[in-house]
Amino acid sequence: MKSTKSARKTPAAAAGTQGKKVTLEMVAAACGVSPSTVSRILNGTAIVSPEKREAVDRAIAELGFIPNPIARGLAGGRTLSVGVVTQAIDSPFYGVALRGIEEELSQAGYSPLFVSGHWNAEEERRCIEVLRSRRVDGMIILTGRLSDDSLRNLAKTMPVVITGRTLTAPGLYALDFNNFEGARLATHHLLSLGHRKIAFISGDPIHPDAAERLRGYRAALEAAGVRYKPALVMPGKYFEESGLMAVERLIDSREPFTAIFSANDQMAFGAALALHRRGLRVPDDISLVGFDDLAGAEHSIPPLTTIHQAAHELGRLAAVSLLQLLAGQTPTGTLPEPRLIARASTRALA
Amino acid sequence: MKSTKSARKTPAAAAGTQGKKVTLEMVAAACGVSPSTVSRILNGTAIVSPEKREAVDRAIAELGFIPNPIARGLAGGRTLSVGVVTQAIDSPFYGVALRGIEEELSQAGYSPLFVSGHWNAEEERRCIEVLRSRRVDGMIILTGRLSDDSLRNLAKTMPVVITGRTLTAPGLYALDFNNFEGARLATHHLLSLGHRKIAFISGDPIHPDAAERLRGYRAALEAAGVRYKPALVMPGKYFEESGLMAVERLIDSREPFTAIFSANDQMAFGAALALHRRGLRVPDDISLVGFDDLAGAEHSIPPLTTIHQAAHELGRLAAVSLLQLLAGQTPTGTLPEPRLIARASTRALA
DNA sequence: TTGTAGGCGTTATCAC
DNA sequence: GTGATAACGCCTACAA
Repeated sequence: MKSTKSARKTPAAAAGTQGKKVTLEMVAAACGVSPSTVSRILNGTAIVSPEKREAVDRAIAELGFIPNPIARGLAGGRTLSVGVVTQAIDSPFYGVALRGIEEELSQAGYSPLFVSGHWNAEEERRCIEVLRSRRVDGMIILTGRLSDDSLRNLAKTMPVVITGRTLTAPGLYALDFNNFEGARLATHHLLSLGHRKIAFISGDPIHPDAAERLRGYRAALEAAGVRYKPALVMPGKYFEESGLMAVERLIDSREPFTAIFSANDQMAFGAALALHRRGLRVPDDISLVGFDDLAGAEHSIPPLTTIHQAAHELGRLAAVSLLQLLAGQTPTGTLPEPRLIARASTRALA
Repeated sequence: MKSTKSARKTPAAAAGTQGKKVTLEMVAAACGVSPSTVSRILNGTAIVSPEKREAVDRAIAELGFIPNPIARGLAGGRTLSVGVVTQAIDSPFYGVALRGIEEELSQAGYSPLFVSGHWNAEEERRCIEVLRSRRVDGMIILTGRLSDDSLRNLAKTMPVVITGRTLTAPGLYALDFNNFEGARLATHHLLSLGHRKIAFISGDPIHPDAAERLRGYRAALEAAGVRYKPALVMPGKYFEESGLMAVERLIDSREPFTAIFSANDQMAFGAALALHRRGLRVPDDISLVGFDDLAGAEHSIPPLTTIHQAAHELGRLAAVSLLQLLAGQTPTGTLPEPRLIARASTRALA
């Protein structure tokens, strides 16, 4: 497979595919111009004469030249890469967001650098150090545990997009989902179905969104004139197992309920299983509402009524916003409002 | 936040956190040695006198020096980053593998660069170009569509670990899961439960593992003296919806069956829903077995009997193997054998 | 408009 | 052992 004689037809493709090292300097030499000219053409940094431009373009194609981002990074300070701090790369919710980020970024010639903070501020800080040392041009942080101040400081260094909180600072753009409204919608849906004894499986209160969802639940209750009962609120941890255990505790407590609103889908799945084990049918005996609209919600049994959160859109928007920031523009995009997806896990109280 | 006077207690932490640019050269100057010496200490490239070493170590700590991987990459030819070609970053199965990769890599000081090929050879090739241009030190390719030859060629350029196929080549290590045996186990489980009319929802045959699973299904049938019936095999595409549709077609075909073996869990979830809609209970009326043991299998209703595939382990092993390749060693790790996880979706034929 | 020169932060190759 | 001195591949003043 050495590029012997047959390197005729498409030397470009051949070279590119084979990974021959073609440098900008070689391109310059090949068409008798200076390296700077080639660089300028590559970056559109200045106006060059059409003839040279064309000659260079051809040389680039023929030689199969690919600029070296490493060198570019060292010299120009830009690496065309952006850091993405997620919490767990295999999260069913954030995974979809990552995908959105990837799509948007790669389309713009940027590469994402994914790192996971595992819901741990210390680890997140380490992640950020890694990203910084890799000289990313900007960062997207998906709902981290970092303090607002840390973020503001980070934003002084480079453009930052943060999700899951409201925050204003120079060089920083925050994208927040209306968790309160989502939870209100979910609870209202159950109320409108005639349910009054609505249990709530909450998320870990250290998550800001978990707190908001609890607020939304309470607000809906209040608006409907239903008294808030702490005994109906079960703490969970956003994982299936905790939803399952929450329901077990709930049933064991003998506190009557006809519906459950789970602060996320994963816990709702666990809750459904717990109900199933106890011989309670969804929705016949108990109505169940989740939150997030994970990919699996549509095919769970029964299909889960839930609050749709546009994770994919979140990712895209975060990426686009960062790109705008990087281009010196001011992002203005906002997340779509929460929407109730009524499926088969809820029904009117008999 | 400029480092004014108060830069006392922990200048290191301060500098590190604030992102002040401390260069190797500054460290060298700080303790009166040459940059080369500092470099050598950093990389263990040569023996340096204990005194200097200590002085340098202290200076590094005090200044909060963090080596710049970009510059390192340019100079040394290594970037301490490895490319990971996955198919979809939000895949419930591969996501877990990515996590394993990330863990193992970051522990060794390497950063993964994730790119998605979306089951498309062309796109995969582009991904590889991107990774190559980013000068990754090696690549991990999760079950791609690339030809064996492409991979062999790639491996001539840099160390490569590939999963999902058997292949031997210099600089290349292949990690394959025993799909045949897994499918055989699943089918055998149903047979041992007394089932004879076992439907099979297959994956897309262009996936090599899908073909293997079909083979395993047939082998088990044959071993039990049960005739293979093409009418019981429904083509699927590895997604929930295709499992659902497969079951609908199956039922409509009026071909009798008492059990279903789905070539992956996602399709099994869809299948379960289809059965549910048709009023067929799992496992009372129909037994159902999946493949993969996704995170959701344990909490589906009913909990899904399936073949456990150690995705996390797959990721770790791939990473470790690449690290070994990078270190000039020869990897020897192999994936654990498939295991049947018997849960509640199967039961003996009445 | 285009070329020259210096530098980005390290590592590698030499001498000393 | 240790220190100069080149690269590494590109960008960006600055000069022409």
